[in-house]
Amino acid sequence: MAAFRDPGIATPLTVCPNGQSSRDCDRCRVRTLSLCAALEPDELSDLDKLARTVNFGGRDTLFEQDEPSDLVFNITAGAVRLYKLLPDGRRQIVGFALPGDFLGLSMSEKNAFTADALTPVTACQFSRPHFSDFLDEKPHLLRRLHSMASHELSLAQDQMVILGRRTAEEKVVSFLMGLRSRWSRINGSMFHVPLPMTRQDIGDFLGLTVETVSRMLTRLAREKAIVIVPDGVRLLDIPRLEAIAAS
Amino acid sequence: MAAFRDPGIATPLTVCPNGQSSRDCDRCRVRTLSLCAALEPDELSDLDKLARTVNFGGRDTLFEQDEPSDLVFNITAGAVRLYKLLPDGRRQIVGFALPGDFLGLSMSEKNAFTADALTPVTACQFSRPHFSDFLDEKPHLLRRLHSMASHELSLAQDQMVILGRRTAEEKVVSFLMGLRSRWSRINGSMFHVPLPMTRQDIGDFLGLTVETVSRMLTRLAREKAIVIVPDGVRLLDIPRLEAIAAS
DNA sequence: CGTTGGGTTGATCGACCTCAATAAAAGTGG
DNA sequence: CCACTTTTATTGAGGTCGATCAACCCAACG
Repeated sequence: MAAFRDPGIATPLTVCPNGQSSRDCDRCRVRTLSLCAALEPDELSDLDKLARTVNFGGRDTLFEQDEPSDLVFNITAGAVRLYKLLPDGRRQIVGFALPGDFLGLSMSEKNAFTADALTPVTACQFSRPHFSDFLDEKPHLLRRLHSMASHELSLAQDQMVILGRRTAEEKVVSFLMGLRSRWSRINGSMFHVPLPMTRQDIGDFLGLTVETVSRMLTRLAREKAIVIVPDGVRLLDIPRLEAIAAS
Repeated sequence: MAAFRDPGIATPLTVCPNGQSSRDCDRCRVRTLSLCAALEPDELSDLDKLARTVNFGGRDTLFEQDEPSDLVFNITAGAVRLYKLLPDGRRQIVGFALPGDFLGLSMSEKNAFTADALTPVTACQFSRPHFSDFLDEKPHLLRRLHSMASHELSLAQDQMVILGRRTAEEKVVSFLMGLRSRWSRINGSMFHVPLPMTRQDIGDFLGLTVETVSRMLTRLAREKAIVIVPDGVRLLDIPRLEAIAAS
């Protein structure tokens, strides 16, 4: 996982502002993928004035379940895991946020889940009230936000199918294929799938144990459908993987 | 389930308009729960002009997965099941729509799931383009829609926890408690939980088989936590049920 | 009536979990 | 740089929860 952990960028446990110095929307590699794509240049610069570039080190918490949600984030680099905990410690990961993803769609008072960094993360941070005011002035930004929320809802429903009706092998393959299509929007690569999360995280996302995830991955590797590489997997037999994922 | 199936109101398989005659927003029992609550009286009457009251008989299809989504619905009576099918026939129910619920939050070209009536259903139906145009003129309606979508997303994430990390008993109890709180907003009753869906439907919602659902319900009944009544259950030992659902 | 769809119950099976050991990798401090 | 600990991943053996398979009940209905 060396590629994802850079101690040089590690930060304190809470928000660590880097100042406005390092942000430049024009050069932002995920601008066209993110919420900002809905904005005209002048609007973008208005929104930019509200933003603050923040960095998080691996394992840092962006925000915590049940706490007041007074910040929203647009992730520009790194990966974030989003999860809910049951009182007895069982954990369900409800999603992974990648560059271009927006955290704070929910419009509710309290955070529905905890978000913490899997790798060093860079994000544009907004105060929710300021962001909300800005939203009031830009109906098309609200439409874009709503369409992103709809998309999230659709992904959540797909995940419900995976959790409720798929076998362990299908779960793992669907996960890899889903992540592949998300990464390919970001870095274009079609075969290498970075896995910044642990096997435990994958298990907690798919409703499986670590051991089962590991067994399925090694089986897929033994059958030459994938190769396990440092920090991820390489997909070899895409047709076969698609067949498993589609069932 | 006799109470839910009234052959007298059964309709053809597709949309069966009853005309505007039977709609009266002022007397609508779910207006304050639904999307319409965001509107001023004059706006409501504008929206009303776009609406068409439609009735469906039990088992009728409102719309089908992967087909163009050119209609949206506001359910005013009855219950609807929303599900996705895998190619091999496995089914995942992603939700049940009750009076006050809005179908068509998704803003995508194709329906993400099939919706069919569990009981005779009445709904306000809108053409999506007309509804979308109306939305453009009323930003606060869009905000309301977005907040409903956020709520749906939150429910979907809760369901992910249930599907991924809960035992069969916890699943069934969480389901009953969740349905109870939704029904209580509609009809205020606190102990009787109508179950317009079959055991199979409950299983397909919770990622269980019919047999397991049946066994869990009879076990809860044997332990005097619930009573199974025609068309639903009556909750007896609420503290115990809450303890199971919370874990 | 016989039929059909839904529900319950029992016996058996198996996919995945649990527990345990080991290995490999990454951080820590000298 | 090397010892040391901690975290993560893999692999095996055995156990269990829920699935599967099968029988049966019951109400609705033509």
